[in-house]
Parts: sequence; C-alpha cells; structure tokens
Amino acid sequence: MPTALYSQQDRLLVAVDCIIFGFTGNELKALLVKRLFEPESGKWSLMGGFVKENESVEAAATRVLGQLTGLTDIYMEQLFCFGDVQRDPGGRVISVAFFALIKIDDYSEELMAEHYAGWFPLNKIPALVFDHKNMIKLAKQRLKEKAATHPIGFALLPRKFTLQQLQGLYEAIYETSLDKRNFIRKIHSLNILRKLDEKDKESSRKGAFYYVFDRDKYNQLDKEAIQFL
Amino acid sequence: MPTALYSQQDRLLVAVDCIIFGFTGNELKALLVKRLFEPESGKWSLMGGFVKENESVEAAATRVLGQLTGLTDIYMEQLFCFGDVQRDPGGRVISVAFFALIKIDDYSEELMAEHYAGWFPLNKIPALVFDHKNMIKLAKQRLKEKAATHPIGFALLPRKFTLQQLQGLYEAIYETSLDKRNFIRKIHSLNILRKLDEKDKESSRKGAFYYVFDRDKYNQLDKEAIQFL
DNA sequence: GCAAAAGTGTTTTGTCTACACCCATGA
DNA sequence: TCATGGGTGTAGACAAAACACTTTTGC
Repeated sequence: MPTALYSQQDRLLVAVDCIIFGFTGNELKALLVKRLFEPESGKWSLMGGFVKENESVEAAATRVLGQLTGLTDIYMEQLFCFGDVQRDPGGRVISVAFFALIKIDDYSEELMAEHYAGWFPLNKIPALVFDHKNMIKLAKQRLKEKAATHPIGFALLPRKFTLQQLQGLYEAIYETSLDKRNFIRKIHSLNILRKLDEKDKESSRKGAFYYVFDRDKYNQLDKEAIQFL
Repeated sequence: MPTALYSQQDRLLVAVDCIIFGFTGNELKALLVKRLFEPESGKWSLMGGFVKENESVEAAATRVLGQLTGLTDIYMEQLFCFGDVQRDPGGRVISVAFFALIKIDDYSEELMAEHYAGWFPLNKIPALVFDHKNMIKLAKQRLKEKAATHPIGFALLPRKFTLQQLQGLYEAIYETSLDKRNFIRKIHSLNILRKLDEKDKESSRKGAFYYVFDRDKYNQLDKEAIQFL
C-alpha cells in the first residue's frame, strides 16, 4: 500500500479556478458565477471546484469548464498555482488557476441562467471572492503574452470571421488601436488564414470577406516562435 | 471552525520541487540530489519537499531551497503545477515546480557532499524519478523566455563579471553563438551595467574589465518590457 | 616578438511605422 | 447619388545582422 510511505505528511484541499474569456466583437469579457455556498455565498466568483483523489488537475479543470459551459474541446491553459495559507477563509485550499478561451456564441443563455452566470467586461469586473481578482489580472497579462506569439486568438472568434473582427480582437487584447493596413499585412505574411468566397454583409453594404484559420498551414510553422505583434 | 465547510472534499499531498540552475563559465548546470527514501530511493531527483498545512506554497519552496543550499534571497519563480494522478508511484501527490537561479560558487562543496548532491550539465541529465525530467525541460524553456526580456541572468553570475562571461551565459542559455560586438552594443544600450576599474587577469594577458549589474539603473526602466535578445 | 584574448565601427538588410484615397454596394 | 465600411501601397525611420582588424600584455 504505497500511500503509507507519505503518511506523515499534511494533506491539503486542492481546487481549480477557471478564468473564461469571451469576445463580443467589441470587447473582451470574463464569465463569472454567483457563488452559491459558504463562505462568501452570494458573491461573484470564478467557476471552480475541488480536485478529486483520482483525477488529474487538468482533468478537474476540464470537468469544471464542461459543467459550466457544456462544451468540450475548449482552449485551456494552466496559469498559476495560488498557494497562500489564508487565501480562502473557508479553509486551507490551494488553487490552480486556468485560463480558457471560448467562442462566446457557443455559450447558451440557458446555461447562463442555470448557473447564475454573467459576462463582465474586463474593466468592469465586480468585487470577487478570495484572490480571484488577482487571478483575472494575471490571466489578462498571460493572454497578452501568449497571443503575441501563438495564434490563440482564433479560439475566441467564430469559425469564420472577417479581418476587421480579427483586428478588433487584437485591439481588445492589447488595449490599443492598430493600423488596418499594417495589421493585415502582418497577418497575411504569417500565411495561416484561408480566404473564403463568402462575404459578411451584416456590417457594411460592400461586405467583407470571411476567413478561416487554417490549422494545417499553422502546423507547418515552427510552433514556438511566430510573432503576431 | 471554518474548515468543516469543505469537509466532504478529498485532500491531497502537495509537494514542491526545485529546478536549481547554475553557470560555470562554460555551461548551464542543474543541481540534483540522490533520493534517500522510498519510493525510488537511490535515484537522482530534484530537491523537493511537502507543503505543510500552515505554510504557503512559495514558502515551502523557499524552505526547500534553503535546506539544500544554505542560501536565502535566491531568485525563484513558480514554474508549473504537475498534477497527474499517477505521477508519483508513492501516492497521489501534486507537485508545484519552481525554478531557481544561484551563483554556483555560493554553493559549498560541504553542502554538496552532505546532501549527496551534484551539478549536471543540462544535456547530460541522468535518469530522474517521476516526471522530474519534464520539469527540467520546462524550466529550461522558461529560462529562455524569461531571460530574453528580464535581466535574470545576473542571478547566475558572480557579483562582478566580464562581458565575455555575460555573453557566454547568454550563449549557454540560448544554445547559440552571438556576435561579440552586437551583443555588447545591445547590453550597453540597456544601460544596466556599471564598469569597474578592476580587471580580470585570469583568462588573458591583457585582462578584461569587470562589470557589475546596477540594480538602481534597472529599476528605473519599465520592468516589464526590456529586450535582451 | 609572439600568442591570446580584449576591444572597437560601419555598412547592409530587413522590419516597423505612419499615412490617405478609391471601391463596391444597398438604400 | 450618397453614405458606409472594405480594401489597398509607399516612403522614411529604426533596429538587427554581418563583418575584421588593432590593442594590450605576459611569457
């Protein structure tokens, strides 16, 4: 019985918390839920849960994301382990934070109501339980770093999107405005988009061509070092 | 008694493991120890320990580093939480890995013997217990990323060093060779070094001037975005 | 005087930035 | 025909990369 080897050691509660980002076309938002149990019941919170004995930490995060969104195959990345002794007044809990990117339209109104969830613009995050605000801050920073060198922005956009949507996304992530021509030149030079014949006629009379992210083309690149911005 | 709130949840063993890097003048090395307890007693391992109930995860890492090196005030950074169910055959243990940089000369032979420790070049790491090899791999990668934008290399060099030592360090980190003139120009343009009057006469007849890292000058810069390479 | 490492500039190349007008279409 | 967003090119600034010879000094 191998566990006996470590029987003298303290055991801790281990949680996961998920920072879920979505993009509306104008701004980046985070998905928050009302906490329905003590302590701090009734306050806004990240979606989280405890890691079980027979479950890996990543599996716990996937499970929690699935519970809230009904989605599988979500872009998800481990962010940081928050391990302060006093971070949760309900007990000694260490929490591994994950950040996830979803296509905001995939998230149904029903699920939202069911979980008492809401989307909040990143600069209008309400008071949150524990250290969750720090988690969001760190996630935002990590998103910037990551999006600069890896094509993760596509996880936030619909399957087909216009170049202006893509640019708007990067502008939201970097909280800046970009020159249209320079941006498009840069993206095209990476050669990871495929232009469709179809146009989006929603937002202009002329219509803007849709593009899709071409995973095959991307996979041919050296995955570690493409430079978006 | 607030802990009762979460009493239904599983509790896990939580460990920390430290990847300790040092630099000899030619190559980057990692400090490993012989594991003296079961399971896998006798194999090489990272230095680690369990997180206690009343200790933060970072504090546990600092404690473990202090035990092995006798040093305080070590550069240390959280790397990643390894949470697979089967990663440790001795039980369900999740491990938060940290990477640390030390000046290799600060680490005494006596401590080394006492802990059955040894320095290993990064491309000659022996078989290690559990997932420790993955931890080193990830740490190496993180060191590259971090050193490109933050002046952490100084934590690996003696207080005073020559420009060739500094260049040698970056060459070791990036596993490449750099042009001497371009490198020096770049470093000088960052304006974070102070030249001493003293010369190192060990490695040449002419002698090379010593420099020190000037933390004051560095602190005046925008800490998030300097570009080394 | 010679071997061995230290120190020092210039040119070329490529990348990033700033900038403004015509196009296509539906109403 | 006009209002709206879509689409396109060029010139200048700046940073990165390539490249070789002279200096110092202990032996």
